[in-house]
Amino acid sequence: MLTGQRKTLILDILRRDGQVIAKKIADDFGLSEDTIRRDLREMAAERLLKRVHGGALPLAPELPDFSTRRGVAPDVKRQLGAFVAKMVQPGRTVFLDGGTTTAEIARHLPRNFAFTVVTHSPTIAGELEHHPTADVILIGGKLYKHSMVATGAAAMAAISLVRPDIFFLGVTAIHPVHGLSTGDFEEAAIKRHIAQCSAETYVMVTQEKLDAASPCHILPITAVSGMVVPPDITEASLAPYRSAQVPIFTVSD
Amino acid sequence: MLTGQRKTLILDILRRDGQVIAKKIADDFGLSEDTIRRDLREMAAERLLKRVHGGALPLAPELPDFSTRRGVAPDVKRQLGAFVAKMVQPGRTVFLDGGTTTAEIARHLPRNFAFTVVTHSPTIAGELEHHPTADVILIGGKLYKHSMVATGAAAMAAISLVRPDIFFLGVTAIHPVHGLSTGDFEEAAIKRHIAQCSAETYVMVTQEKLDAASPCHILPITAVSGMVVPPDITEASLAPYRSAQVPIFTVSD
DNA sequence: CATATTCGTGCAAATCCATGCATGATGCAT
DNA sequence: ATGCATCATGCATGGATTTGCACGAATATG
Repeated sequence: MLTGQRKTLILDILRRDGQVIAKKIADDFGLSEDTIRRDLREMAAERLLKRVHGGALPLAPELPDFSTRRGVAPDVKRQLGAFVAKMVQPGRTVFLDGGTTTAEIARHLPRNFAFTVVTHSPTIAGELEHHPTADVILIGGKLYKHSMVATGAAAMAAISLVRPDIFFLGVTAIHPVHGLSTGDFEEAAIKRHIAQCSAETYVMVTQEKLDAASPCHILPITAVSGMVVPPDITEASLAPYRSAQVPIFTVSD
Repeated sequence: MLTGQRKTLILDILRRDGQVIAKKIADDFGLSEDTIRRDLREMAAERLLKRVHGGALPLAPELPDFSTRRGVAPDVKRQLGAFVAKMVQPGRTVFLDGGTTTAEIARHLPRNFAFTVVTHSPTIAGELEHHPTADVILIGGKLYKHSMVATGAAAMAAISLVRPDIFFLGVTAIHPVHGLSTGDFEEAAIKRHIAQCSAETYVMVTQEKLDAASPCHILPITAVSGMVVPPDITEASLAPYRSAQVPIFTVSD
């Protein structure tokens, strides 16, 4: 196994589990702990993770979690959510992906008419607890705790049974060459499947997605009907998608 | 378990419960109290919390959140949850019903070994977001917002596919003559079905259930393996169940 | 004031880590 | 082809960290 490949896998595990245990990784990879420790030492020097006794942790695990818990959504995200929520029309069925951006959509959904929301995220379902008119369909499955969405065969099967009009898709990163991507293979498969079952798919874009690190698991951008972007985004970042003829909707008030 | 990870979890619990009890944390994590005390000492030095005799408190307790939590989960319910959570053993599969009492179970589940939690409540699933070792299976379906559980044919079908070892059942009322009951017909059907799929079913009882108004939709008490009651409950209230030979477990420390 | 927890310190055992060195594979120049 | 340098890897050793236990002191509770 190549060193670089190993480091990539270690970062994947770190993102997935929120921690890396040297002994366990060494066992999983069939290598000595020394090798893993050397990797961790180098990766700590590259500011990719923080070494601790017994393994390693992400550099700043608390920050995103903390802001999520506090419900502190940046203004841009809130603005985006409010704009996108207006796209929902009476009687329609919308599929809300998991994530903080789509949570903002849930918070801004119209309350003066009825529609149906489908989601595989218990967090999103919780946001809609007090919504007066929305019917909520919860997709079940094995819970992937990192992003709090149901996954696996059960989720795939349940998704197959709905035909949403609109799917509001959240992604981890958007890359000029590789396009849309997310951090987990299973999650990507689910997102692709939801997009296939939905009549239309819109991607929520924020600047941080464009600044994100290298992509991992790809979602074909051909599957999307459009991208929704905040007004402050740079035109240069969007050029690849304009050339790919993806409709782009800019948030306005 | 990594030290950093443990500290993060302690902070999570602190934010969630508004307090940390050293003895309880040590028990949940399967570590000695000394280790937890050392953690608390270090975290106090880092200005992450305030140490007090018996555990720790947040630096700036958030009054509304704290009082809300206290109102929702009185000490009796918390005690009941902690007691019942200890019934979970390594590798087992438990089904957690929706409701505030079962939420207390979720909050007190052991954190030092692996097991599986099945639930049809997104709220319960949310409680387990930061649990380090529990696999969570989410049952999907049409969301019944009043009690925040998935219902309907989809939920019934999904439940049929699991065989939990223990089902922790929450009810709305317990009546001397009519037995267990809940406020919604559909909900009752779901509960009955979960009980049928589970090897054992335990009912969580609090005084308010016994004081509740007339029952509505009946769950046969023959389906339960036992009732778990707090110590302050009156013996007279339990008489009908004693005569029905339902095993009764009284909460103790 | 009496009793039961809880706390802090010291100590021993277990675990984990850093360093140095040996081995084998690979690449490159001769 | 041969020799040398470089690199990745595993092993051994001594040191550092963590953890649990014991015991006396401190604190809460009635």
